[in-house]
Amino acid sequence: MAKTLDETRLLQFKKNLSNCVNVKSKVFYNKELILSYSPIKKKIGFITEGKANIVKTDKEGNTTIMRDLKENDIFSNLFFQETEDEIYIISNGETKVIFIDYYNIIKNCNQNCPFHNSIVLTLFDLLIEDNKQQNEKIELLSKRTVEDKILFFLKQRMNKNNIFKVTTSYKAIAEYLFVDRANLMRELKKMEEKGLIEKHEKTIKIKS
Amino acid sequence: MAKTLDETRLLQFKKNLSNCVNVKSKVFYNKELILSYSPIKKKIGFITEGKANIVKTDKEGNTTIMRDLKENDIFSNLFFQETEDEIYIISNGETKVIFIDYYNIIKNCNQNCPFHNSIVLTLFDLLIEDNKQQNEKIELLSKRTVEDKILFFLKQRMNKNNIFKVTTSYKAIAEYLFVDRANLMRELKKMEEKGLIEKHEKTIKIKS
DNA sequence: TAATTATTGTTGCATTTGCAACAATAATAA
DNA sequence: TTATTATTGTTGCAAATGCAACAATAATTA
Repeated sequence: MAKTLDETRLLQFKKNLSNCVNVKSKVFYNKELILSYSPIKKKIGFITEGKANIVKTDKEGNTTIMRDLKENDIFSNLFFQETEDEIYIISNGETKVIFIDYYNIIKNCNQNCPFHNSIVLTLFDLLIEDNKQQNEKIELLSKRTVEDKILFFLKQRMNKNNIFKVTTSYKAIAEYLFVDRANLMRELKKMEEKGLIEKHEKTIKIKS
Repeated sequence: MAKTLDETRLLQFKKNLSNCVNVKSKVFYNKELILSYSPIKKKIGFITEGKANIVKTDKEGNTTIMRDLKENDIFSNLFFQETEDEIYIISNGETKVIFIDYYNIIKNCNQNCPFHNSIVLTLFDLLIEDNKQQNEKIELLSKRTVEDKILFFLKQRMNKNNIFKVTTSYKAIAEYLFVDRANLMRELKKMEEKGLIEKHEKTIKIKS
């Protein structure tokens, strides 16, 4: 089956956006605030270049990375309910984002505009893609042990040669898995002793 | 701000569905299989009555409830990537579901059909709502301790009088929180001793 | 280059958690 | 009604996990 969201379609999407609704494109440098929860201005963001994180800070000040976002991912403050915790989207390196106004999508366009229909359908598929990623994260977090979490994480990201390279840091991976960094290192060592993986600094070979 | 998805709109949505795309409505009794992962037939389901669960079974046979679904929620096999685990949607009591064919939504309709546009926009908002619920679940699972998970869960579901009634079972709640049931009971007792809650069988009063 | 800051790798220890098991009660089916 | 099955409440115990702390590198900045 053909991939739903191929390059051609995404390129068309970006073109259509500027033809139809009011969009703003913006570049963010490392660790800049891209979007925060706001009950008034409902925006959808689309990452055209770079990476970002959905970050949550609770009232004790503990910060956790809720999601990793990359090129062609969407995000929105529409996706978050009001909560005690503060939720932000933060750039991770240089990141280029297109902002789309939610009301423009839903209302403020002639419904017969062919750009508009195409945009809504692409947004629909982008949302499905995001939904899929969230389910994967929930599946990951449903794993009972840290070892199971690590294995699930590695298998999802390894290449054809069963190799995963840590391009970020072990600290970031521990945050993503919601586990203690020291424990992550310990479990990786145990897994190596068990023969499940081979680890050489930032390169891991999965052997199961 | 007005609620995006009100009753009127959802009623209209159901009417439009039958006017535009091919839909099938079906009733399921308790614990029946509503949908399973299928790489061929991509369907979107919409619950008009009752409840359902997204359930995952891993290769060791451990079963976990990934999500709770209720009236007006949508689900789809589009939301799941192929994985070692098996993922199903199972009815929880008598449940009425409308099935919508994905390709009908995306392609097989005259794009100027006013029903179609309205349907896609409602599906879009339903997807956003689902996305929001998933983020809430991720936020819940990001909590470090079982106590934090319980408190977050209770505060989200308590009524104006800070009371939460267990309508399902403690077993089901433990599954939803991905924690051991015995430990859930133990933590609830500790929380009562600390004065955080008051528990009388299936009624919990949150005091913080 | 030197100084500063961040990451990695490691360990001991206390705490949390899951598992197993069981009795008591409640709910359901025969 | 009685038998059967499911849920609740509880505990001991072993295992998993997080926390704190530290040295050794690596990366970044002045």
